[in-house]
Amino acid sequence: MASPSRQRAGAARYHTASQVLAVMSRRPGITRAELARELHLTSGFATEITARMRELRLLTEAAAPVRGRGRPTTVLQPHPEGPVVLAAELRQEDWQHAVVTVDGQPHDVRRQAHRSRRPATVLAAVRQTVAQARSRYGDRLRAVSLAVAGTVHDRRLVQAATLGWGAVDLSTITVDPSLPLLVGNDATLAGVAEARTGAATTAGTALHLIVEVGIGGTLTIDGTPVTGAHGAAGEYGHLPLGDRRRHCPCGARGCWDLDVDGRALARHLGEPAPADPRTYARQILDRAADDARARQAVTAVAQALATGIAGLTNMHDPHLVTLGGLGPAIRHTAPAAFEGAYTDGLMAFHRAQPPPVVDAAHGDDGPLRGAAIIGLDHITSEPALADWALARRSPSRRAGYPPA
Amino acid sequence: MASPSRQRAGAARYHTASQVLAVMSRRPGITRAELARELHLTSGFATEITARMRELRLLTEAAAPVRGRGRPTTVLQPHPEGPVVLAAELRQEDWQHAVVTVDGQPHDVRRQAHRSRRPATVLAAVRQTVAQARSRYGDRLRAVSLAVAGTVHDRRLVQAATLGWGAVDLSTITVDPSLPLLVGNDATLAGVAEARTGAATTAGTALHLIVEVGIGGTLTIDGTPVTGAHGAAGEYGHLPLGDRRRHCPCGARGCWDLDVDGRALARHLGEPAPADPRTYARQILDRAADDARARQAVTAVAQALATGIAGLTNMHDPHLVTLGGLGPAIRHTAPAAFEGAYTDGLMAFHRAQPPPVVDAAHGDDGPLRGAAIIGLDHITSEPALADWALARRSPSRRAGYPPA
DNA sequence: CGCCTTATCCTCGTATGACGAGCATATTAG
DNA sequence: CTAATATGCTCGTCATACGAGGATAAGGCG
Repeated sequence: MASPSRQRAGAARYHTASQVLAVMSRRPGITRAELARELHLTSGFATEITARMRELRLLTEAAAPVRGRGRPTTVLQPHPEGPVVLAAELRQEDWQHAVVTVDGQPHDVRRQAHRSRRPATVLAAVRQTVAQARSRYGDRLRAVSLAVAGTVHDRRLVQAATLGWGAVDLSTITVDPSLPLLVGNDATLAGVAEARTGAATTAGTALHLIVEVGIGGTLTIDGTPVTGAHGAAGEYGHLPLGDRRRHCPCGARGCWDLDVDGRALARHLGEPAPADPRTYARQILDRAADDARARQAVTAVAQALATGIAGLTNMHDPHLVTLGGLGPAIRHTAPAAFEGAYTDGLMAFHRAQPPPVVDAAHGDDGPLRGAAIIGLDHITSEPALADWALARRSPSRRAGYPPA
Repeated sequence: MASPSRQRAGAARYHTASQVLAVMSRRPGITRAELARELHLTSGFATEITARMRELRLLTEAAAPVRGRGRPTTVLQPHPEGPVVLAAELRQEDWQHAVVTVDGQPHDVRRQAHRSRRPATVLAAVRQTVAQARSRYGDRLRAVSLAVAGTVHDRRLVQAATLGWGAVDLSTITVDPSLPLLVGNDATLAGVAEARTGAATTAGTALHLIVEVGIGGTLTIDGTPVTGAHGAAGEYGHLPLGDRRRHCPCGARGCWDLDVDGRALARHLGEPAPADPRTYARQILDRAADDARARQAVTAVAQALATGIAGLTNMHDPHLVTLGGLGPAIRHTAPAAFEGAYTDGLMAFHRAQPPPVVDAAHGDDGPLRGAAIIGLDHITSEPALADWALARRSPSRRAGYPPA
């Protein structure tokens, strides 16, 4: 019985293989001996599982550089014919993509400016890249993972202020419907990157927040984002923490968004609302060193930011908060105001050991890295490996031989 | 090799047994044939697993009432010598407890008024009950699961407004340190009960909110609560959605708590802050049918409640929101105001299909049921079953024989 | 240079979990 | 009484994983 007819959900097939690939992604270049220690594999089982995975073209082994005594071990590497993910990120001015192997390393990284910002044009470019990857990698390409600067609802983009888009269906970018498409909000995926490979690797429950135009983020639990029913969770900026009289483009009122970005700075400075709040905010932040009025505006924003973070801390009880985008700049321009408002906003019992608020480790790469991680999670899941093995084993080796 | 020396984390021992017990708890009185269909077990394997679990004293089988043709099947029941959980709930005026078998059914349910509300007195009573259960059930008692009306931080209660307690260490109530103690906030556990056996069974991501003194709740994902780093998550009432000038007993300012309970009603009515906001709120709600001023106060509170719920919906993207405690009464006293504020507070894209806000199905029993569920989850987990099997198999059957 | 120490790898026997086919069994419907 | 139906049981097979013991490939040292 060569082709294992699908087993029960819950049967532990490919369980360890999936774990091995997860470790390879978390610690690229790990040796087989280290892997065995990390997963508590017996040496015999380590031999078996690596042999199996070599046969399935999931990894290769190369002689490891020796250090010290003992029999040399091998380094685990992605198989040259192994599965890959296409990770991509759509941003305001440009978009970038990379092909990622099971060790988490990006290949063929490219960044391209949008020729036009019209959805049809942008999506056509993405679709073309997917098609190219498909023809280059064939069925080695197992998933496409996309980070978008906007609100995602199922596979659709429902609102993208920075891109200036309305509702857009993204499911058209994979021509082949059998090629899984994963779509996530950029802030959510940046949070995943922080939790897995960034500033929050030691935190079980971590809150990541990014200030750009408004504020977004995600709660991660053991590296998995809390995405809600349709993937639209994490819209922290649309909590009504602010003045109920202010209308938000999202349709609600009093949104926190309006108190923490360039629009808020402009309001504090008595200037008209900026067309590009992010660039505007950067300018004000640059000026704040010398300009007392700018500094004062930033201070007010820092307080609004910290007060909200404190409230979210009360609510989520995270180990750690990571701050990205303009957040670190705002905070470090008015550190005392930030810390004061943060502490004041915490419930008393949190004040003994307030969850640290730290700067995010990944800069602009966060969303792309997060998309890659989510994509790898998908293609190294147990069912995905079962599919991979099925395609590689039973149907007459490699070529399209007729079944005799 | 009779005693299976501990296997790797991740090995699938007792995986199916754990699933079987979960089904028994979700659907008490299920037949073996139905179980096999639900878990996609082959009939052969169903035979095997039930025999194994019978031998381990995890279940018994009794002839099922026949209906229609076909060979009769059996009903799965908890074993008379099987594992049990002691679930308990501490409330303002009284506390209650029950012993729960693996089918989720409560036994020996008791409710007792506090003799005194002093922590030492209350905890002594709990400790005594634990000791009684221990002596009655012996090592069949596998865990104690406690729901408390207060903020829980690890195993400690850090704040319990309704009980009038400060920080209290709860870990003393299990005399035997080998007996696991699970502690959870009452609103969190009520949310678990709603998600598993209440109004939110079909929702993957559900938000549960309870208005009593202030407002608490939890987000559940597939029936598991998001508890945060220390179990203190879900303090929704301490988000700063309200007037920043109002000080909250928690130490922060502008907490939502202050806008949605009896204290808010009193403020709207120009009356002094009530000593017992919950009883006061019930009185106002009763009066609202005839009293226009009371109705107006409730309307304001309903709006504050609905606006906050809308914000939380923007943030969490739940399938469903369940509302408990005084919430349903507030809402149904001012339904139009509630619905209006809810819709207005949603981001535009949510308005096409706003997550339904429904009344909780469990009334006052929610926290105790939730504690029971979490306790059963614990004792039917794979490692817990491995322990159970170990204790039942190798050490000389039953009595304390010396090892020959 | 050869032996010892160290670290790792490999082989093999075995336990356990789970599937699938075929047959056995217990009931109702006619 | 027989057919139809639903379910249970046995047995052969496969896959995952553990454990013990021996094999192997280095460095260290006399």
